[in-house]
Amino acid sequence: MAKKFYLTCAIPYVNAAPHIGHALEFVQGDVIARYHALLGEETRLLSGGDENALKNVQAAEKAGVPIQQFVDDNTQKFLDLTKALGCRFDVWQKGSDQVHHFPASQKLWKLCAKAGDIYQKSYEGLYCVGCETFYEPSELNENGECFEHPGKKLENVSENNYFFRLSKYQSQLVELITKDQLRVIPDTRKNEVLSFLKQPLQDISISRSNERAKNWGVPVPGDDTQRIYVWFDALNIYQSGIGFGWNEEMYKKWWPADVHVIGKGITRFHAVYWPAFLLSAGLPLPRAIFVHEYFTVNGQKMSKTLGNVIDPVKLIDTYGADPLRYYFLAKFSPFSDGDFSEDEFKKVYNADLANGLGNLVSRTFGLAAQNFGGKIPAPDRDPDAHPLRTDPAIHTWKTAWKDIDASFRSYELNTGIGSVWKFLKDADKYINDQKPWELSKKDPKALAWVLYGLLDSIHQIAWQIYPYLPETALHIARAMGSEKLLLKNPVVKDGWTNIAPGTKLTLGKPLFPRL
RNA sequence: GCCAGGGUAGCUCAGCGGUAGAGCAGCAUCUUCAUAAGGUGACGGUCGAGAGUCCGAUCCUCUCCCCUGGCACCA
Repeated sequence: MAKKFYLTCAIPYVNAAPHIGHALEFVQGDVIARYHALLGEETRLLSGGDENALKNVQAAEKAGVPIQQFVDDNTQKFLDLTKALGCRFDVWQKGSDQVHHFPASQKLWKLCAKAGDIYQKSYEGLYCVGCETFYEPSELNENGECFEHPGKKLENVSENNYFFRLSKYQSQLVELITKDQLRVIPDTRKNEVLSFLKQPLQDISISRSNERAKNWGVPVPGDDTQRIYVWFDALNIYQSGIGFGWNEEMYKKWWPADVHVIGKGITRFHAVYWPAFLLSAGLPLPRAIFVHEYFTVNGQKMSKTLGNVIDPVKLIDTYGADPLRYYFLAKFSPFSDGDFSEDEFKKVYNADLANGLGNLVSRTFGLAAQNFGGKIPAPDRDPDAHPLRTDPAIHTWKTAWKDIDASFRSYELNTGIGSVWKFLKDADKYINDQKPWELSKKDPKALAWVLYGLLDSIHQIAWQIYPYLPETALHIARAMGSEKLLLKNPVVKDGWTNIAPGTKLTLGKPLFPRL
């Protein structure tokens, strides 16, 4: 049986439309999933809607829409975005799904309760009636008022809630993370979590009164006056989406997650709270947590008040999904904040996609059209001896495969695809060096050899970029009559299939028209 | 304030003890198979500031300045 690979993207808050940061994370999750599929593994990629938070209720009220309809509409926008981006999510689990998610959420609760880790305690805090939220003194202005409602005094409110015994799992968590049994990637985030775990851990509140929750969310088992609080509930979507609490066989097949893809802002919930819940419930822990950084926009943080929120759907409509995917994946390190600018994006599009890949394919196909009737020529030697595979002075596509593989192990996603573009540059240079336009008159055999190697390389490039730029990869493969090959879960490291001489080449429209 | 990471060519970044590197942009030049695309070359940097260690520091140590993140029940 094929190895399985299960990964998740964070489930977005659905109180507003998706922005470009969501697009980045979806693409990162998708490319990892696609690469593992390419390795022949059975993969599953999940995300969904974080719908049970109080903020959704408030946002729905403000919009004057019934809450369920509000979250349904907003969640759909995120799902639409994933499709526009060419991301293949196998599961899209909604938090408000009473058939699958509610039982899962309650099951996790019951398991933790059975372990003796849930108890009742009175929670006391400063409550802003305007925001309907509790605040810490540090979150307030100098008058002790919240920033949304200055002049409004906060009330000291106490409420009976259920608490989770987080403190009990402190030392276990330190050990698991230190020994990389729960990998936190990259190291800076791992160290951050470990330093957080050096302080004494407080137990956390995991329920809210119906009143405060506005009767929205998953009811606490055995207590119909309380709802399960969002974090205890939301993280569990990673399990409820694959059968936890409603299809044990499916759940056993996929759980634990091989990696959770998340943004840096929610590291603690994933690296501390979530594994603690699972330890308490006696369930296996995720193997890794991949923490990516954020986009700034033209040097500034993205925010609604600044009005610089970028709509990814608009960009896709204008430029297509693959160019955006390329920009995200090749031009940013997942481990440092990157600045998104449309001008820079256009530069990259022209330099790397139009002048780079697009032009290489175009000139190679042009040579085949003019000299070999638009067909793949037959080489007079063993393809494995071709300089584009073996020349030590060339950054070959074989080298690129190694770099791609390494990049998915380290999660430095940009280095693998960067290596493909290094090869691409050398292929361009190879054409200039060989001067095929001269060979066509004096040495047709040599020309066939040169061109075969180039077409062979383009075929490999299509294979290599398939996880990153699926649409483009298929376009190239179709043009070379090898799209079935591409979809066939090839074994990438030790073997590959040579292209067949005589195959008709039909490129059609250019891959990336210049902007 | 404390802890961690970073400040290197116009832009994005690599290098981390031995006369500063890449890609992109700009400039020059060669070439024509190609999407006015491709190749080559030159230009371009007191490697955040100051002090110290060393024969020698972008790289080690100290101080300072600036940026980013974390410092919990906030999603």
